[in-house]
Amino acid sequence: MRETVPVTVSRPDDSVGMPVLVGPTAVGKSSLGLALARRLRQDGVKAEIVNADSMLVYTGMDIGTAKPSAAERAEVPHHLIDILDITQTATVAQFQQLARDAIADCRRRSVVPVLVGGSALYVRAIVDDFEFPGTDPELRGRLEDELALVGAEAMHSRLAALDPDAAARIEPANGRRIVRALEVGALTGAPYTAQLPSRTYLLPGVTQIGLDLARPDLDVRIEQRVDHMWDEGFVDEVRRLEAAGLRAGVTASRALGYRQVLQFLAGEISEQQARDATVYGTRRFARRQDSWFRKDERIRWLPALADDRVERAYRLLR
RNA sequence: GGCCAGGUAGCUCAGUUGGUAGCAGCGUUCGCCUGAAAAGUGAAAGGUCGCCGGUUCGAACCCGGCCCUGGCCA
Repeated sequence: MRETVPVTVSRPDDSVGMPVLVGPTAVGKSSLGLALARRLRQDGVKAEIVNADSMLVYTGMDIGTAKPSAAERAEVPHHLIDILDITQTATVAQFQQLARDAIADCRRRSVVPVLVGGSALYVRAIVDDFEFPGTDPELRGRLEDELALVGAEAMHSRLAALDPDAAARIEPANGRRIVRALEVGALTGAPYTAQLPSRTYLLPGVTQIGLDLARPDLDVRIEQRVDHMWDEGFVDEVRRLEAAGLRAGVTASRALGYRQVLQFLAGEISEQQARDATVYGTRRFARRQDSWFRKDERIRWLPALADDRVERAYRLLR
């Protein structure tokens, strides 16, 4: 007996919109993205991955970022991976532009973009109505020098005099945000009112799918991932990147694992301590991601280990 | 067996001429977050101070005994 299988008709991509996969690190976003792209292909819909992870952009940072393999990238095109040198500084605003360009490019070609994100702010900046005031490297540099000189508390007092509201919303010890508030103030002449915008999609057809995993299970996976990194030669990778100027990279040198191994290579901590600190740091990071994503009521959650997660994710797109 | 050092928060440790233990670091929990976001940052929970006895108004701190750990000597 053969059941009648409907002939697969190539459907316009906009019936699927744009899947956005979110969730803490090590839950399996990348592999779900790949599986989803394959599943869509079965229906005659072309799909490509758009990365929304702040560290996959760096060329050479492979093992420590669990970057998709060459084979995977050959099978399904990936955007925004290996686009920066480790010495370059990545920024949200720049990434927002690149990602939106990549998405528009996919749509122009009738390809479904599958956004796979680990950096919550990046995802929101891409998908939501989100605008960044400008920046000025020279001014920023001066403010950062000042911060290093006088300390966060003093900078905070300065901000309090100029912009009391902003100062009230920023912790006195949070030098980074204080500097930015002062920068925006000087640049725009207006108070730094910047707050996270409401959760309103700017891009059409977005379906956010979150992968959910119980803490203890997630912690085990993180530990396994770090062990695996070490087995794969992570320390050597960092050593090579160090020679290529990793320490000079403002963003890249602070990536989880890389920072810790750099400390080990500098003789500040033992290799074991570097490994442990990477596990702890990744755990904390996962928790931060969690608290960020959990607040977004638009996300449809799926159990990360469900056997039928691909099919369920696929169904959420209709 | 003798000598020395040490047993204080989950871990590493600080502490006092005896007066309710430390804004400690790491971890844990919860939160904040607009151009470095795998970044930055806030708060909270956690301890019968190895055990038993003694001295004292009062002991984690003094005395005695015991147990455990590390080192040195035999």
